[in-house]
Amino acid sequence: MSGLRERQKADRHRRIIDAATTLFRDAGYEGAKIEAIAAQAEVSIGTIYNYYQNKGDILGAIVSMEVNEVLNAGRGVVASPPANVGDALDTLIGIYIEHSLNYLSKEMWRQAMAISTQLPDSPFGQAYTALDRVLTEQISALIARLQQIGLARSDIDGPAVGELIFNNMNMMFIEFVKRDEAKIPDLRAAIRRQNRILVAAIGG
Amino acid sequence: MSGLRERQKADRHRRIIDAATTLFRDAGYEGAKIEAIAAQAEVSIGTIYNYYQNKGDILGAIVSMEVNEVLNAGRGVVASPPANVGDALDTLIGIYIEHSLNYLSKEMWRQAMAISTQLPDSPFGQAYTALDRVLTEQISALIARLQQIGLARSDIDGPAVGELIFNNMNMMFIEFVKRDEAKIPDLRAAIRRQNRILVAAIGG
DNA sequence: AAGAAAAGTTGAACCAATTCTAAAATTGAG
DNA sequence: CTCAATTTTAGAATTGGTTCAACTTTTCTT
Repeated sequence: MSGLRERQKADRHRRIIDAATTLFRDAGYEGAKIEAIAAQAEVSIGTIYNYYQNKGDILGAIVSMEVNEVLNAGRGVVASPPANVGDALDTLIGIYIEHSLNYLSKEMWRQAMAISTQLPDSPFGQAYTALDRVLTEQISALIARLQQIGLARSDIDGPAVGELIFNNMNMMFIEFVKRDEAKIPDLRAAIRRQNRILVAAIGG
Repeated sequence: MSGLRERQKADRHRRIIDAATTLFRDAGYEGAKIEAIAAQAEVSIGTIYNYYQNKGDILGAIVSMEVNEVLNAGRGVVASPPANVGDALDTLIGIYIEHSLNYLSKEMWRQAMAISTQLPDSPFGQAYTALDRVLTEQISALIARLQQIGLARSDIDGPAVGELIFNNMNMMFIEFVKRDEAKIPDLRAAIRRQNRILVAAIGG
């Protein structure tokens, strides 16, 4: 089934994503005109709209790749977590946050988040919501793992804690990308402080 | 100082907001064309842009009024809270959530939230961020009040708890407005379940 | 009360995303 | 190799938010 047509299709996809990634970073989301993306990817405007429903979905594809990478990186931590609740959470959250600006600028994050709330039923809107859920589940899985090992009390509501932690982190991350001058270490410190409450409640 | 010019200005402001409120609800945010808002408000397109920087700021003005009402309603709870931590939080959060759809549809909320992350430096973007902060402070104030009364342990980090509770609630609210079929009682129940962890940690 | 200055209003023009069309190119099957 | 199906292409048309230069209205000054 790997005919020429398939390969060319995949190639065009890649060229569009590459062009968009570059231009989004260089010129910003608004500044990256579809016409320019098409030119750089060496396809026509029509082709772009044949591959993606709208400009937001192009950004969506980029964001999804990034988040999936982060999810993968997180698996290791869940499998063999640091030996106390505080460090375990801090390590997992650290992975999420430290990776977050690898491929995406803050402006790209802002746009992506905006689109996902604005058009929750678009392909990207649904994908983004799904990614949030999977991230939440990964945190909950870590809590469950810690309960198994005996590092966390087993009488607490693990999923609820996972949701609290994710929702708080996510909201803090949103505020973080809204301010260009905000720094990653400060973000992590603030989240650590908030999580201390929960760590105390479940850790011992 | 209450010259003709002042009165006309105030009147035009009101007419624009009234027209926009109606049209946003009837036709949705995207469906409400600036041209239509201008026509209904009996001003020209240019005048609208003289009063508001962009379409989002019109919605922003409406949202701000709504949130300010909610903040006011919350003051009562902080002043004399119910006699245990769980009920106090539930009452305050209840006020926020139950008021939320009085004037604004879910679609309007989605747009407002999207705009506030997309354009954090626009007038509305800054106003929205400020409102979030004030809401957070109100929750923190409630916690502080409960500590004063002796209903909450005074050795816990009140502000951090306030942030956790607000951020979690806000994120849950975002997911709530993203799904048209989501119901308020379910939202409240889910938040209550999450908060139980915190209530247990600080309540006694 | 007249004239000038300040402030505000107007709508046509602009811009970029998106849609649409008809022609041209490419691929896979027979 | 040829044909039919699929895809791409260029470009024109559409659409709706936003801008801007010219025009009015209000206020101030004398």
